Amino acid sequence: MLEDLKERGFFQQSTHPEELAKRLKEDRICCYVGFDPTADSLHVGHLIPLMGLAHMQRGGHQIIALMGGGTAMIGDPSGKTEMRKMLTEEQLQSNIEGILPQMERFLDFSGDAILVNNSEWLRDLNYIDFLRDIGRHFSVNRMLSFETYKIRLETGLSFLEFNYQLLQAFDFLELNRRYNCTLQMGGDDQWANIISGTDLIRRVERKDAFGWTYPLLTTSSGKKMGKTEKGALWLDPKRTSAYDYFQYWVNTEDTDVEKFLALFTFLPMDEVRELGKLQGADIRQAKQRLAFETTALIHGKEAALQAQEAAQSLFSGAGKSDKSNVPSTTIAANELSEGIDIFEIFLQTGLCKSKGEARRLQSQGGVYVNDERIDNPDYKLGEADLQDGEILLRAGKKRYHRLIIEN
RNA sequence: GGGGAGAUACCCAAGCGGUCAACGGGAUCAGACUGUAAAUCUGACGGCUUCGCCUUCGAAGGUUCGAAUCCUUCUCUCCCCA
Repeated sequence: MLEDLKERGFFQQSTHPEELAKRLKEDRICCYVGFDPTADSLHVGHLIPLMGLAHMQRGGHQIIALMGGGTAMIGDPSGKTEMRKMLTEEQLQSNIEGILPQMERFLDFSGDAILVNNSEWLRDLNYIDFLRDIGRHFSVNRMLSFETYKIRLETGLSFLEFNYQLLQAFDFLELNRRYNCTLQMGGDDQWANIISGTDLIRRVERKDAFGWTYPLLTTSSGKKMGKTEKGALWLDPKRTSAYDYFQYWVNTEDTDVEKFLALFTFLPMDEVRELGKLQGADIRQAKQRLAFETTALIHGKEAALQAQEAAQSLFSGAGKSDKSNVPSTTIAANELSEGIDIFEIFLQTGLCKSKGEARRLQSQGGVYVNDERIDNPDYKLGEADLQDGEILLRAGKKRYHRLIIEN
């Protein structure tokens, strides 16, 4: 189990490596990952923990997905530059409702898998009791020495956030008591929080507890994973369409393809390695596979197929012309007959954030209508531009948008 | 509570009375080259009815022909002492 996941790239570091490996091999253990509901959708950054948990479940272990409804009220300062804005309980609740169905695409809660919200035990904690029972096990000296707080010790760390670590450690203890959970996993930025949990269990319960972190991913060129020009890449199709999601993965850097296939798909490693062997322009096949598999995981096979077809019809010129999944905007026919300002429409469709930007784009040669470059700033879209009842706009090399005309 | 430092565009960071829409770097975007890749080179990077105009330098006032730059008050942040 541990070996498999190491091979797929899910391993950064762990506590008690030998003992943990032995346990995972010989026993069925219970492990957990926590997710703080800070938005109403998960994003690409959550994929590794989700996949990690999913692999554990498929490997036969019991899993717990912990919703951080309680901890999200505090905000984890680990590795953060500044304090998160405070969320209300209503917001947290609606965030959780948005996230749950997304988790269910990866995890199967029909068996003995557990889904709990830590507000269940954090909400009504008694402060004095908590300090006496839990707080006494924490050394401030030690906490201050953690790397994760380094930035914040320079820019400011409030007492509120400083408590986060105790709460997360307490979560682990609570899950250990309730469900005999013995392993906590998470991103490597959670290392400090995780070991404080294992230490707490070992100290208070005198029982074994383990921690395991996943690597924090950056692309080969050092960019943060899942960041696009528009911000994070979300799993919710309302925030990031299946088409955009698909495109993100197709545009993976060559050197990352094999790594990503291992991490973000369930393809057997043999197949991953085969795909990773492809060279030169053939690597695109591997990218197509990667994009298809990841999109299908989240949006379903059907949507993945549509996204793929849409992309192919745009990028490989001829062939299938099913563009139905390319982002589109509908406008009235009479608007078109009056002529639509080219900058205006780029602004409306979201291809540009302002007319100034559209102007700039054009002066740099990035404005296209039906794949023809438009150099005239006074250009008006008219009926002459219609092709099969629609007009295809393009900004730069690969941002497409369809205009659908409606009577 | 006392003393000190600081708040500049997406981020970092210059500027310290006019030549500032504001140096520089990063991020981002476009063009060339390619394979819807990377690297590289070039250009752009507040808004607009774009050879010009408008709104920005924590907030509000004030001094001045003229302020991001000087003064006053306020808000927030960091550091040192308690």
